[in-house]
Amino acid sequence: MSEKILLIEDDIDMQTLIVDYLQNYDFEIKAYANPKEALSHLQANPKAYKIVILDLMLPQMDGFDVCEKIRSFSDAHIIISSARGEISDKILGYNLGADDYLAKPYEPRELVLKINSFLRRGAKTRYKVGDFEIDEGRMEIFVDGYLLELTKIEFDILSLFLKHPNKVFSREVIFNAVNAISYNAKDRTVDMHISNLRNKIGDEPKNPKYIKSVWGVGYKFIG
Amino acid sequence: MSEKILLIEDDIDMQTLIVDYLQNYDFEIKAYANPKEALSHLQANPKAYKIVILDLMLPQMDGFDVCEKIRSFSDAHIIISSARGEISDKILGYNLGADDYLAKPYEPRELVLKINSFLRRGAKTRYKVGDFEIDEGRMEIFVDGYLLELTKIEFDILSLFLKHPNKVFSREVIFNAVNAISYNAKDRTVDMHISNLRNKIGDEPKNPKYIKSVWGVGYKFIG
DNA sequence: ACGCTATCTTGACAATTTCTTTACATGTAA
DNA sequence: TTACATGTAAAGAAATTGTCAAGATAGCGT
Repeated sequence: MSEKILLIEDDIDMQTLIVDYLQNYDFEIKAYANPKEALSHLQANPKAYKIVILDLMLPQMDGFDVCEKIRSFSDAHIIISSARGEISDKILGYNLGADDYLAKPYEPRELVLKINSFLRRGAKTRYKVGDFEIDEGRMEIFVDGYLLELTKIEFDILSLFLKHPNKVFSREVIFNAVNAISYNAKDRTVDMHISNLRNKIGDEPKNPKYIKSVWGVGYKFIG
Repeated sequence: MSEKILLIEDDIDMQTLIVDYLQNYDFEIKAYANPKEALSHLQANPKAYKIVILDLMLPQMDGFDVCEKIRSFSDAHIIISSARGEISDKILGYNLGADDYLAKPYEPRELVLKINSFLRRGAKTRYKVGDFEIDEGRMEIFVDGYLLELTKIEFDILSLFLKHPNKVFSREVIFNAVNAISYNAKDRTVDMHISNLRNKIGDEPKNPKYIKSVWGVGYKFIG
């Protein structure tokens, strides 16, 4: 299952570079040098792309207008690429509806990271799951309206659970989802984080309301 | 709905060029070669123009005086155009209340970009966020009415925060929003800027009123 | 171009917070 | 019962942050 991506970039070298690179990562990428063509293609297939990579400095059309135009009929995740100076002054300052940005020159690797990070977390930034409410932008999670004071790893684990209610996660999967280092079967680290998390959300291991131990396997969030 | 623009430019060729070009973009433009006439027209219709394009090199009157005069009775967005490389002119222009600057010779297209970019973000160039008040045109930020003496980077970081209250920013995002060099995880640069910023706005890291550290991630502005 | 100055970056260290491991009690399945 | 899993307190290890001070850079006037 490869993800479709639309690239709008007038510099042909840059275009080729990005297309080649992304294809290695199993993305299906369609590139346009001309923003008008890109726009009409996107308008004809509004649901085809979840991700648009847009170069701001286009000769034929103001990149800001392109961005606004896309936003007017599409929910696609827009990643803007542009020279550094442009970014602080304009993209971040004005509310264009762009979702992410990359300052040129950048490593293609960085682009892959952004794309994966978007695909991983999905589009929504704030939503409810049962008694919980999570705001990813603010990195905050509430239970019954009360803000939890979580560490980064606790936040990541609870996010993982909230995104996949009732799914059983092994300790290894949890550990890897949260930490870059590889998991070692003897570790009790995950157990400790779960224990601390249970304390903070007010859950009893024996009679769990939220986080249930799955004997011999791992944990799951009851949703 | 076309936007009205006032142009003050004594070079008639240039004037014609700009008027013709801007009319293609559906702006309604009134041009004066004589700044005194322009001023009295503007004073008679202070609310008629949201944008003034002012050539600095006027024979009849010093462009800086014109700029100050306009600012004294109008909130119009002033775009100064002037010979290239006159950096001191540029700085002086900003201090006088000019909001933007274009170095001659410039492409008419650049002018359209500036105008559209201004119109897009709204006429509001000065606004409040909590105890703070930011004036983007003048690059000034006030806390409780007191003007902060910020460096450029400090201004950029605080602007970023004020535009996105409560949003957690990683050091990388902050750094890239502000600086041309690519971020390196070992850098403590952002921390230093935050530290200095906290000193200037009177904030304690341990008990923050404004800038809160998000452990393992970055910082956020409490709004 | 030159040096002067303000600003930015980097290295170092202590203070702090979080993460991991250890150790042992308790619980579960066969 | 036995063998192994889980819960968690507490100790130890590791990572992050705050900031001073020194070094590097960039911007300015001359």
